[in-house]
This record gives sequence, structure tokens and C-alpha cells, in this order.
Amino acid sequence: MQIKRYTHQNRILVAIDCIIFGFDGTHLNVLLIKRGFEPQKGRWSLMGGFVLPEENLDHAASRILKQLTGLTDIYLEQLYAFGDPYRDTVERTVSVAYFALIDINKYEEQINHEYSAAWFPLKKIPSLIFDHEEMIQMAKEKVQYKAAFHPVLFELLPEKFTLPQLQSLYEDVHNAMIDKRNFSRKILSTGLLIRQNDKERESSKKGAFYYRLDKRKYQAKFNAILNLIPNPQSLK
Amino acid sequence: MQIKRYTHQNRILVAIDCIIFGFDGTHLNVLLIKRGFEPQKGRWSLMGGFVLPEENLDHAASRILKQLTGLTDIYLEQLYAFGDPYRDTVERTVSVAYFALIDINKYEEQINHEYSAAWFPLKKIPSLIFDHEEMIQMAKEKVQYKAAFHPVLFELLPEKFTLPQLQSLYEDVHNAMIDKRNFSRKILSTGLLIRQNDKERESSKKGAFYYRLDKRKYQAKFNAILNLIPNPQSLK
DNA sequence: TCAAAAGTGTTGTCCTTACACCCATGT
DNA sequence: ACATGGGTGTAAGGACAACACTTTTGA
Repeated sequence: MQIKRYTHQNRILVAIDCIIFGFDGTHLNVLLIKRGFEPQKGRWSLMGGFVLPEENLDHAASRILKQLTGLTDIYLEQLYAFGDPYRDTVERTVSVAYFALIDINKYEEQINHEYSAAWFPLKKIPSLIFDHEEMIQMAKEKVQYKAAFHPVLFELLPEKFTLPQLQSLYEDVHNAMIDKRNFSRKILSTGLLIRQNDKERESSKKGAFYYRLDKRKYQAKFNAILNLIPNPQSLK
Repeated sequence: MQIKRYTHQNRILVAIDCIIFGFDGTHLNVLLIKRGFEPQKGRWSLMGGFVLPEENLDHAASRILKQLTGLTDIYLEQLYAFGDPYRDTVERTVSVAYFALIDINKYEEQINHEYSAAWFPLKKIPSLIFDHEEMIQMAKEKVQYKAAFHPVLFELLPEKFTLPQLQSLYEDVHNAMIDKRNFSRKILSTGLLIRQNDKERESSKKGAFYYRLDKRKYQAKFNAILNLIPNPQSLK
């Protein structure tokens, strides 16, 4: 007996919301849009959209990310499904949240005129619609946790970056000061970085060597458990 | 302007599936049901059900867990949302998977006659409907990962348990032999266990002391990052 | 008295941390 | 020449892993 449809069941809207992180050199930022549409027109929110009939959740998230940023091949990971019956004030909607880590410079090259978007440092997030603040909070904790054991923060940097840049990123994400000697030893001991011959000369007179990821080793070791921050206890 | 409903959008069934783990003293097991209903009647599957109009996802998962096991106040955590458009052969359904850790003995006291359920060791999972095998695989990896840093496996044991029991649990979950001297030192150094005065005398002549969780400290330290297994590298 | 599992301590190695000085360069 | 940030080495302490013998008791 072939069944065609489940009867007497309640169908629900399924949406995606994207927490898009970028690093401005000092702080981790989130990309938000000012809604030009109802509901809650004029307020800030995460970029989101409904899941279409023929696409899976990952595809929907990629599509929505591309719609705002123009970017593809981005680090994107499912975070959590939010399903409070009243979280969306219009109609019940289950939202599957994804977080993305992008190189903030790549974004700035793109310009999307359909949405007015802006970066906000995590400590200065404005009031958001629905449960979007909760989503960002959870995403932040997830990135923090993940970055303590996996080399995921490289996704936030350009292809060429310096150790001081990398260190500020770690310091901001973990909200801690790190000793630069210990940091460089630890990071370099992973074998993931290849030193380039040229230097970045904007932010210091001496200049700091550029590094580049060894992509083979990066992929191979991504899921390995590394110890990337001094006191994992400082996480909660 | 108040909107009443999103127009032109596609509504989807939202279901919950529960991966219920129990430990039989030797192996980690999963509780499966033999479906007495369509679709796929007669095949093994996870326990699941649709999300009802007025309940959130956690509530739906608790309800479904209780329906099968009779148990409440169980460790239950959202795992992942599965949303391939064709994963359910009847009709598109997004399933939010949860995993539960229960004391297998508590379950056996309960008898649910509506469902014929059975425990399967992880290495002997039968063929399952839809994407349920993938769900179990992901849940297994999640438990393994989580247990390496957080004292979550206690949820699988009765209130009173012995160190050898705990050790076999860790050994099975991480698929590794652990030195008992190092293991007991590490576990006891967390300060989470209180030794009882009585012994378990079934499985050895000498008898092994019972321990009990210090619930205050357990709650306090649950999210702290502990090092609970010898070589985190043995995870992948 | 023997077998079977429980319980316990020490040592060497490695990893982690704390810490201070020199280097290169632009002004 | 000096100020600024980049880059490196070492020593002490703590954590981890490897390892073997004694204890208890039921048969």
C-alpha cells in the first residue's frame, strides 16, 4: 500500500536564518540587514528566507547567503533549529539557523543593493526581530567552542594573513589576552601554516610576514582535536 | 500593518526523531521500534512523530520519548535538522533529530505495549527506514565527541555505579582500552564522584565500591571542559 | 590455595606556561 | 636616535602515560 500524503497533520513554514560572521581586524562582527519589508519593516534582523520545495536545508542556506553577499564556497554550518510556536509573530515558522564565516574583505567587494546591510561588532548588536538575538548568542558560543579545538577561524581571514592578525582574531573570539610567543609556537606547531616571503607593512614599521594555509594539511587536520587556546577553562 | 499569514509560501511537515541510547554493561545500544504502521510497516526505525501546533521542538521530543519509554526528566539534546526533500518517501518532511541518554534499567521497568521496541548494539543496527541510519551515525559521533570533554555519560548509568562499569562505558563509547589506574585518577580528580560504603558483588569476588554523582558539582561542572579520555586524537 | 577482578603509586616524558630581550624600520 | 610593533628562546612546573604488585573473597 502506497501512501500519498500524511493525513490530519499540521504543516509548518520552514525558514533559514544565517548568522554571518566577519572579522574587521579588531572585532568579530555579524552582518545584519535592515528590513525593507514586512513584518517588522525597518528593524534589524538576520538574513533569512523560506526553504523552497525542491531544495535541502544546506542548499537553502547557501542560496540565502549568496543572495546577500554574492559569495559562494563559504564555510557554512548548521547551528540549531528554533521552533517555538510563537517565535515568528506572523505565523508559526520553524527556523533552521546556520552560521557562516567569511572574509570580510571579500564581502565589501560585493555590493547588494536589494538589502541594506551592515556589520555590527558582537558587543554592539542592536535590538533584533523575533529570536534572532538568541541565535547570535548561540552562534557565538558555538564558534568559540569550535575554535578552541579546530582551526576554523582561518575562514575569517584573507588567503594571506599575518600572525599578529591571527592572534587578534583568537583574542577577540576567546575574549582573552594570549602571549605572542606561546601563540606563535602553538599555531606553527600544527604545521598548517606556510610562511611567505613578503610582509604586511601597513600596521608596523618592521612589517609582519604573511602566512598562507597549507590546504592539504588543513583539510586533513580540520577534524583533529588541536589545543588552540591556552586555558579551555576560560570558556564556559 | 499587521500581516496575518505569509502568502505564496510552501508549508512542510516537521517531525522529530529520537535516537535513544542505553548502555547494557558492555555496549552502547540504540532503542528502535518495529513499525506497526505505514509507511514502511514492519521495518525498524527510530521513534518519531510530528510536531504539534502548540508545542515547541523540545517539548515534542520529550513527548515522543515519553510515549515510547514512559520516562521523563531525561537527558535530551537537539542533534541536527534533516531536510532532504526526498528523505521521507511519502511527503516532504523536515525532521529534527534529538538524542537521549537513558538508564537502560529504568526503561526495562516500563513496558509499552503499543510499540514493539528492541535494543540494538551500535555495531548491529539493522537496515532502517529513510535516513535513520545516518541520524544514528551522527548521534554516535556527537556523543563520542561530547563525552571526551563533558561528563555526559553518567546519564547512561544508574544512580549507583562502580568505576569498572564506568570504565567499560568509556571504553565502548570511545572504542579504546583505557588504563584503569589512569582512568580512576582522572575521573576522581574531577571531584564529581562520591564513594559509597557498599559494594557491587555480582561481577567480582572482591566487589567494587559503588559511587554516586555529586549533583551540585555535576551541574556546576557540566559545561566546563574536562579531559576525560587519554588520546583525543583517537576520535576523528 | 587458587583464580579473578579491584584497587593503588611512582617515574619519566612532554606539554604548557611564564617571562625579556633584540630586530627592523619609518619618522 | 627613538619609538613602534615583530620576532624569538629558555627554564620551571604540571599533566599525562606507562607500568606491576597487593588485596579480597568465592569456589
